[in-house]
Amino acid sequence: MTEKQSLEEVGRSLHSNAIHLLRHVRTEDSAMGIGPAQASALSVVVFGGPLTLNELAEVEQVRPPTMSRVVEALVKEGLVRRETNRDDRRSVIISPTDKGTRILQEGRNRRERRLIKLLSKLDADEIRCLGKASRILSKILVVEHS
Amino acid sequence: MTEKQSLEEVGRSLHSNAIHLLRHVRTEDSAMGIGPAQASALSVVVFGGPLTLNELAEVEQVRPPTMSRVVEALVKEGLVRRETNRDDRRSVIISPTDKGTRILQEGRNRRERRLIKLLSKLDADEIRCLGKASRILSKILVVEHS
DNA sequence: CTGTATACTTAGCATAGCTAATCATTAGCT
DNA sequence: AGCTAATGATTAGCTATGCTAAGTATACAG
Repeated sequence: MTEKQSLEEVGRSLHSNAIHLLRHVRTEDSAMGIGPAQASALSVVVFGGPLTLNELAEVEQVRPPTMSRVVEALVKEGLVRRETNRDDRRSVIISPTDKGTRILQEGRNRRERRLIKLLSKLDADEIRCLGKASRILSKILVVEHS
Repeated sequence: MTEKQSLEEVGRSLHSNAIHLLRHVRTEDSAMGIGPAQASALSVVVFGGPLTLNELAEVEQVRPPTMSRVVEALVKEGLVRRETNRDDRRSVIISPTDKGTRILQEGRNRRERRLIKLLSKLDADEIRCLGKASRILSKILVVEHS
């Protein structure tokens, strides 16, 4: 019972912290000159290699029409390329341009610097604790390929 | 140097985990019948007691016109009340209705159940670690009243 | 070769973010 | 008191991002 209580508390607290953490770093997003959906999609394209629009939509958990428009904007800004797949001419392959890769890295760095500035208020023990917790979270969150 | 490296890793990892965590629980939001901005604002009104529109906008880190419209929608749906402040008739006080409080609790519970389902894959030690990390994060994130 | 399924796009709607401009009220200064 | 500046909220209008429904083009199945 105590354990279940604790589980709920931890869940509630993690939830709240995740919201606040993202709000905090998101202030740096505007410096990238693109919206959050574009930034997130670009990130997947840069780090997740070339992939189709449907795959990208699935990773980003949005519907294909939404992703189609986001990609449209990224193409217009020269951050990704959109080419028809030679093996299946119905589908398109999205890949990052050099500019897209550069822009993303810069934005990512800004976000991380922002976060690091916050984290630097903590002592080494606390950082270690966060690191350990982060690895635990990765185990159950990032996988999700079931 | 090792410490700084670790700081960056932890920052990057936390950032990524926060994104994935919120994506995960956000799937439950639609069940509440209101959008994410409305849900988040309602949460503040319910748990943060009556407060003015400007205060609400600040907590939610959006501009007053944005919050004005969000509140407008919540009022229309009968989830919050909007009354002019007697002490300063320029400002308005937002407070939750019974319906708003109920709706929010239900949605919150759904999100948390979702999160708890994920967390229950972990053992007691790991949960404790997450709890500790969460308290550390709260210290540096939720405060921000400087 | 005809019909169905798949991948994407287009069209149209709702929510949510912003700035600029407006209105009402309060506060401050002589 | 009375004028002016500051403050709290709203309105108007733009952009971005989410959705569903419907359309187009290609692939596949018989």
